[in-house]
Amino acid sequence: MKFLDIGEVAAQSGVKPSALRYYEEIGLISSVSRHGLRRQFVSEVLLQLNLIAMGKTAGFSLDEIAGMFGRNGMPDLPRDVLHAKADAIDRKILELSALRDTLRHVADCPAPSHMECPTFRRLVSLAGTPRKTKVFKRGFPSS
Amino acid sequence: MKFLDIGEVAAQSGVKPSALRYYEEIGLISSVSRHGLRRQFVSEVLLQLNLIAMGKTAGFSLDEIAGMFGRNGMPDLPRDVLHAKADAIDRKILELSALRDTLRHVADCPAPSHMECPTFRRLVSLAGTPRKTKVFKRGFPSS
DNA sequence: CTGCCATTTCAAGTCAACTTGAGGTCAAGC
DNA sequence: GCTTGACCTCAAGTTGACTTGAAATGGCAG
Repeated sequence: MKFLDIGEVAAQSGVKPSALRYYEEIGLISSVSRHGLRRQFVSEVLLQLNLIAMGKTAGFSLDEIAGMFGRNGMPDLPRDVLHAKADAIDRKILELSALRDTLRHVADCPAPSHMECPTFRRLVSLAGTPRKTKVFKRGFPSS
Repeated sequence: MKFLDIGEVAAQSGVKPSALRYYEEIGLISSVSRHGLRRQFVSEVLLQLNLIAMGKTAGFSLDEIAGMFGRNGMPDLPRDVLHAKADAIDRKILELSALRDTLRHVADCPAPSHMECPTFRRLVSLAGTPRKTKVFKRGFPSS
C-alpha cells in the first residue's frame, strides 16, 4: 500500500501541511501511521478533504463538519439529521440566490436610486423571508 | 422623520447593539445623528443589514461586503465587477448543491461502505471540478 | 558517514468579528 | 429633582482557524 506524505497531501489537496496537522489534531482527519516521524496518509483523505472544503464553503464550522463526517470520513448520522443538514444548505442556497439576483439587478437596473426601486427592495427582502420558490432541484442517481 | 435607537434596530434586525456599533466603526453602516449620546438610525439601515446578512451567508468578509455596498448601502461598482461577484456566488451555489446532494445520497444509499460507492465518489468529486451544469437560473424581473 | 531537507513538536502569534466589562452620560417618567 | 434604564466609550478578552518560528529528528542520496 502506497501512503502519502503530508507534503503530497498538501500538494494534491491545496491544504497546507500546518492546516492538515491542525485538522488531525482536532480529529477531523487521521493519518494511518508514521514513517519515521512522518505522518502517512491514505489517499482517501483527499476525498475527505474535498468534503471538508465543501462544508467550509457552506459556512459550517470545523466542528460541525466533524459532526457530519466522523473521523472515518463517513457520515454516521441518522437519516433525518442528514436531511436536516441538507435542508439547511438548501436554505442557504436560497439566500445566496437572492444576493446574486440583487447584485445582478443592481448591475443592470437603470433606476437612479435603488432604495426606491421596488424590485430592489423586493429582492433584498427575500433574505430571511422563507419563500416557497423551487431551487436547483436535482436528484442524485440511484447507486 | 422618525429615527431608530440602536436597541430598536437590534430588535428588528436581530443584530446585537455591540455588533451594530462595530459595523459603524468599520464604516459598514452609519448613524445619521445623535439624540444626546444615542445613535439615531434611519430605517433604511434595516435593508442594509439584510444585505449584510446575505453577504455573510455567502461567506464574504465584512470588508468585501463593505466593498460591495458602500457606506450609503448601495453598490457603486462597475457592472462587470458586480457580475463577477454574482458569478462567484453561482460557483458557491454549485458547491453547496454538491454537498447537499452528497448528504442526501448518504442518507439514502444502502451501500455498506460509501467510499466504494461510485455515486458517492462522483458527488464528492464534484467540488472543485468546475462543471458546465446549469444551476438554478432565475432571471430578475425588469424594474 | 555526511549532509540535506522535508518533516516533527510545541508554544506563541495572528486575524476577523465580535463580546464583555468598567465607568460614565443623559432624557424621560415619577 | 431624582432615579432609572438604555445608551455611551474604550480597552481588553474570546473564538475559530490557522500560521509561524525555533529547535529536533530521521530517511535517503552521494
